[in-house]
Amino acid sequence: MKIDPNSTADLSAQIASAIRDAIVSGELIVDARLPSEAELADQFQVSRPTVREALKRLAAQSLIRTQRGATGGAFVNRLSFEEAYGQQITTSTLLLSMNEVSFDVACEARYAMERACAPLSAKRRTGDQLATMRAEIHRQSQPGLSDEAFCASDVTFHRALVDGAGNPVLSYQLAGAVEAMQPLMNMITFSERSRERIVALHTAITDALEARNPAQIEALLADLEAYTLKIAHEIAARRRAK
Amino acid sequence: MKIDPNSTADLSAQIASAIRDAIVSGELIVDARLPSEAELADQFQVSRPTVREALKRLAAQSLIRTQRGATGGAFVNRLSFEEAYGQQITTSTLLLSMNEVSFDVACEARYAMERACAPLSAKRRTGDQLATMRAEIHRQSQPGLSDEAFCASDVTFHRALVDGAGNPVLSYQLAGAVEAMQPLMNMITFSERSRERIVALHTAITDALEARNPAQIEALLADLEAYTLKIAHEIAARRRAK
DNA sequence: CGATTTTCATTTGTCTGACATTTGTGCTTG
DNA sequence: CAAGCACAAATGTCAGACAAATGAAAATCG
Repeated sequence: MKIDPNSTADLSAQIASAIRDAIVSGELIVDARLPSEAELADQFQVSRPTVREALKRLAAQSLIRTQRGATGGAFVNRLSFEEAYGQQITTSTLLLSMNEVSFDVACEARYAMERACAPLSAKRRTGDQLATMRAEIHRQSQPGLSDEAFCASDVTFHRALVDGAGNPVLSYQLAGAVEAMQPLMNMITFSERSRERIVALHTAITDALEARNPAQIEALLADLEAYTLKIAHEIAARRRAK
Repeated sequence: MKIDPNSTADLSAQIASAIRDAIVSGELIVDARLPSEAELADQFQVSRPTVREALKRLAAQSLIRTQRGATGGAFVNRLSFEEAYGQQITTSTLLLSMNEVSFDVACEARYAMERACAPLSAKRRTGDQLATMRAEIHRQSQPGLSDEAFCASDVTFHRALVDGAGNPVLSYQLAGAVEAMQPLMNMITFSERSRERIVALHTAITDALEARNPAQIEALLADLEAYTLKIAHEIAARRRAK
């Protein structure tokens, strides 16, 4: 691990990059202990605060974890699916909120990916996942439910559908789409949409999943997408009219 | 922005979290300038190195950028699709390499998502994208091409297919899948696969895309998936036999 | 007066040295 | 032998200082 003395970039960024490369390349394996901060400082010929800034950068990406005490130090972290989900959701949320992504584009991407799960979910869905979905549908039918709770239930429903595919990589990839976009969509459309209609579609989707009918699931998801789009366009049109 | 004095977590992590929340919630908007490090240190009642560690954590997630000099400081960064791609790829690569994800699972997820692009790509693909794909196919047909170059060309080919959907959100979501998993798959299967067969499938996919035939694209992607899986299983079986 | 140069204040980047806190280890002692 | 204690090592935090970059204001010159 070496850094380029001629680079103008921050030393802490260079050091972080060097260590990251060592991890990605496999030079540092999972649970390996990095040299102590003092040793790293000596090795890179910088001060300890600079090394610490580099380590914090890596910690922010869940690449390392630190432990205090005698046998402590910085260790290469096994990036869990849970941690990766979290980062994925944060990044996706910010990406959407900062880039004026049109509703149509976000909606299209989200449903395209969700439909990709349909064949797998139809094949592998468990009773647990069906039960979760039916429970959420029941909650969504309660008259007194707040908009926030309805939205949260909606997210849980769709995640159960995605998890039904039984593929953790796919679930990870979709976490960003469902958890980041669904609230965004709900925020825009919650005032106008018909809960009855959504509950009806959710019920039909669950039935199709129970019957292991992938084509039906895909068609119903397309219906849900079309309905969501229609509501959003109506709201946009009304806003323009004013 | 406040931190909990009773928390046992690192101060720099708490401060980073507080600022991150302010950004995500919209309290700090894009290009807004954060208080100077000295002011933040004063505000949170911590030292400047601690504040700096917090800021480096945020910088590692591309949430802020810093600038030196009189009018410098830390600014809320507009998270670009490019930056998000990069993070997505790093995270996906590590997730796959550290979690003993089976080849089958990764392969299934990757092709499921890519097939999700097929209908949109068939509708919107441009001449440029077709040209890119044909150029890559031509490169892949060169006899003297190294395995690394063939793999890189393969990635470019599939990215052009994905970008053909004309949906940046979808492209972003798939960046992790294609750029992280494709090299992994190539690394495993490159020794046994038939380049002729892959080139033939790529050609057929490009033809189907030119003809705007989504079902055909999906079927051919399924063929490619099946072929990749078959090779991987053969290699695994041979390894077991030894 | 206008253009150029100089100075200067502000801010981040880095260093030094120190102390606090945590935690495993091994020694001491009952 | 076991409980407790001192110690060492490592991270977490702090204070103060200087270096370097950079834009703005002031001074200078044609």
